[in-house]
Amino acid sequence: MNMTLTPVRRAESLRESLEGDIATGLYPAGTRLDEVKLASRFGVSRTPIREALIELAASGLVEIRPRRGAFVREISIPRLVEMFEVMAEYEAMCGRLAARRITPEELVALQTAHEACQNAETAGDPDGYFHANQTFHEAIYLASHNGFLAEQASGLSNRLKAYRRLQLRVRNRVASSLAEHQAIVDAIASGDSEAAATALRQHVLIQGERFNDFVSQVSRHQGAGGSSG
Amino acid sequence: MNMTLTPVRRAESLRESLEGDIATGLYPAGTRLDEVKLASRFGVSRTPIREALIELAASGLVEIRPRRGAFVREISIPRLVEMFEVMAEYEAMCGRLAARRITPEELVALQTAHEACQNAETAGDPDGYFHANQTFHEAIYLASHNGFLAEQASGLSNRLKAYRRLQLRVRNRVASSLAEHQAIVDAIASGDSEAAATALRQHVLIQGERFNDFVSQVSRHQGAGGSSG
DNA sequence: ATGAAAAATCTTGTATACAAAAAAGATTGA
DNA sequence: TCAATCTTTTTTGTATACAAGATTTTTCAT
Repeated sequence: MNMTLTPVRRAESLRESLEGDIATGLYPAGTRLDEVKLASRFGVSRTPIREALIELAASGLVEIRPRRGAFVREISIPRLVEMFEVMAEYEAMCGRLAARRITPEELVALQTAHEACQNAETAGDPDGYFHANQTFHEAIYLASHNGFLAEQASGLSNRLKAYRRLQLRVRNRVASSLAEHQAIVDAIASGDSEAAATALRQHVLIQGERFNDFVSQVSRHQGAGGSSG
Repeated sequence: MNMTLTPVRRAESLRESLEGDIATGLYPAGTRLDEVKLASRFGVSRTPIREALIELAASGLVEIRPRRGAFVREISIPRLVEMFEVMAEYEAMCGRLAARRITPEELVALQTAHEACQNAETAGDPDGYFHANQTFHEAIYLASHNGFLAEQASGLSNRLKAYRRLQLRVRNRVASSLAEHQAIVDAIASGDSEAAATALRQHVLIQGERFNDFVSQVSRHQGAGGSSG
């Protein structure tokens, strides 16, 4: 039942499919994405595939090496740390602005999302939690009332999705994550922009040993080699 | 004398050309970019043109409306304010990290860039100042030792380039800009990360009446209509 | 058996061809 | 004269064709 209102280039939906396939690990980092194979897999010609790959390259998910093809980008651990460092700052900035600018309706949406997270946790539903968590953070992006910032934050969050999933596997992460959410909601609701910024920054950074746990998870997932810069 | 070391897809150099043509105003905001015309202008087929347009769309410079073509994106004033708000935060973050992580060599590079700015100002060379200023900020991005952040900052700075040029036309802007640079260098050199962050944030934000001057410049430049969201 | 050089194959990058959607223009009825 | 509909033209989106650069395989000399 496809009721698309705006027409979409085929290449664009292909991009989404490929994005998903990369995120789920169907095409792990380093994989060469053969245009002809992808074309036959999706039942289209090479043209829309190429266009999708170019979009993916622009968003940083794949790397196009001229005359040699598109490869799923290897993200080294240091690079990942850098990306999380920036993500933390996006979140902090969204929180700082949201504390000052959030509307009553947006605050309700944020609280609802927070409750959904709590429900998923009591229900012991990790996938549900993951999804609700995403909604929670999106609510903050929107409440920043800076559309450009919201786009950047969503974009990077999306690129880090696969790794955030791993992050939640760290022991007790979900429980402490919920406590942090509560502090964030409180800070935003009371209009304390600096508290909101700090809480969100820390929430993303996962400082101390937690972070090491996380890194070791990623290492195991990627295989030993720290590899490319 | 083209001594390109890495091969480049034709589409990629086309993207750079078009980027320049948009920045210089050859194709002003709202212009429809006709694939066939561009193809004949550059003496290539539509294929590489399309690929270049897709890249430009990904970077946000143009908008592709399915089945109706590519248009140079209109950036509304509110949107521009949002982008500067994010730019300010990128700079602040780079400064905060640079104050902690800068190497002696990088500090020398930063001071050299600062002097180049001063020389351009005494020489009364606005273009020279513009360029030296860019070098100065790039030096800070690099000194952050966060390659991902540096890429984001460079990218956005590049997208805002045309508007920053306008910004400098505001009366006395260059002089006060230089004073701010000095404060930034001092903060970074002394390792005061919060001072560096604050100085850089303010440097970009151009608060108070300065900002209104700037906005009115932009309005005049774009024509009256505040237009699209 | 090993390594270098040459040939064959594969793959990308670009050009061209064609179908379908939009836009522009012509035609008809009021 | 104006509006609505039909027709023509333009333009995008996708498929296919082809050339040149990679890659792999084969061949040959040591």
